[in-house]
Amino acid sequence: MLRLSTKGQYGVRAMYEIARGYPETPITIKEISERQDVSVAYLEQILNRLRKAGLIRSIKGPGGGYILDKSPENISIASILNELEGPVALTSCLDPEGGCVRVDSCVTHLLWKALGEQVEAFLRTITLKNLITGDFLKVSKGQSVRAKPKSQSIKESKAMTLLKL
Amino acid sequence: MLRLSTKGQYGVRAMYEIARGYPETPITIKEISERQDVSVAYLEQILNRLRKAGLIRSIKGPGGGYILDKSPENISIASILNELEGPVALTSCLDPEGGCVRVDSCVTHLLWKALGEQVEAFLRTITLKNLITGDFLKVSKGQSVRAKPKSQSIKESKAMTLLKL
DNA sequence: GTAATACTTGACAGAAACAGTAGGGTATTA
DNA sequence: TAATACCCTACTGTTTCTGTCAAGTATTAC
Ligand code: FES
Ligand code: FES
Repeated sequence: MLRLSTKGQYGVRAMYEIARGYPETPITIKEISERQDVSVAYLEQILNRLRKAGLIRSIKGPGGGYILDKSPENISIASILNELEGPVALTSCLDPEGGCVRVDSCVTHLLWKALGEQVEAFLRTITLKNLITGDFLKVSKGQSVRAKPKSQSIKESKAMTLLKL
Repeated sequence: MLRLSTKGQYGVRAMYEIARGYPETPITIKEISERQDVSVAYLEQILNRLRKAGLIRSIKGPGGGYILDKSPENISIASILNELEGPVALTSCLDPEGGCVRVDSCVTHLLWKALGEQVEAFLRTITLKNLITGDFLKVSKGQSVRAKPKSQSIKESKAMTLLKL
């Protein structure tokens, strides 16, 4: 249950490759395709949406490719998935579009809502920077990653709590 | 993204109705159908699987219906969804069946795994009892629900942590 | 200016999962 | 024996997913 689409998965993996070239080196679709085993045509579709969302910038012609439009620590996994799969909505009743007449009397509505918000909050705390350094995993062992958390927009505390299994 | 199937949703809502009759009063599919706005035929399919899983028991003939096979506080939302949608597996690589050759070199594998485990852990802490009393929501406001947690199989502490948004 | 590189865009199609219906069968009670 | 209520399998239309394809535009190198 709760399967992530391949678009979302590939999107994150592609963004990881692009992030590795930040801030100078553009990376081509072809390179991403080879490193991550995803077809060029499919990646085109995915990266296009991420570009329109303002997460990456493209450079045409020889020597071109894609580069991040922000620094890796300011791009969360949530922002990538949001663009490719829409916001977390465990039920159609919770969908921005959907809506439901039973909401008020529904016993499960708040449950799905709470869970969805937790998931989204978690994904907002993990950034491409974390993916590159891999430090988000060590947090679960009780180690402090940074002495001074710099970015305020993305909090690490939540990830630390959640990963403390 | 991360949509729950209607089978899962209806299943939980049906179990809620059955739980309300615990431990004495059997409830018929027809009653559940009316209260929760789900067709009888579809509910038959859903409840059948839950019965085979040992979550509920059925009584045939007039005056019959369904009753819980355990007490409401010992039936978690996770156990219901597991039966109707299978275990949480954000990617096919994480599926008990699936498998993946890239696992070791994959940058995202552990991320999806960690998130999936968090979701499942959360769902294991919410029970039908919580759904009936609605107390699982108040926890987020820092109130203690029970002085002495009785059941050990299902811990409330995790839900308390997670809901503290 | 021409060729090669690389991104851009929209349409399309096969496959799989989902959501639900249909119809007949079995057990129990009154 | 009639009515109630669960049991079981199959099937089907719809939607979503997972890509592919083909043609186009912009940039660079020579
Ligand atoms: S059925 Fe729509 S909110 Fe529960
Ligand atoms: S691609 Fe299978 S584990 Fe990441």
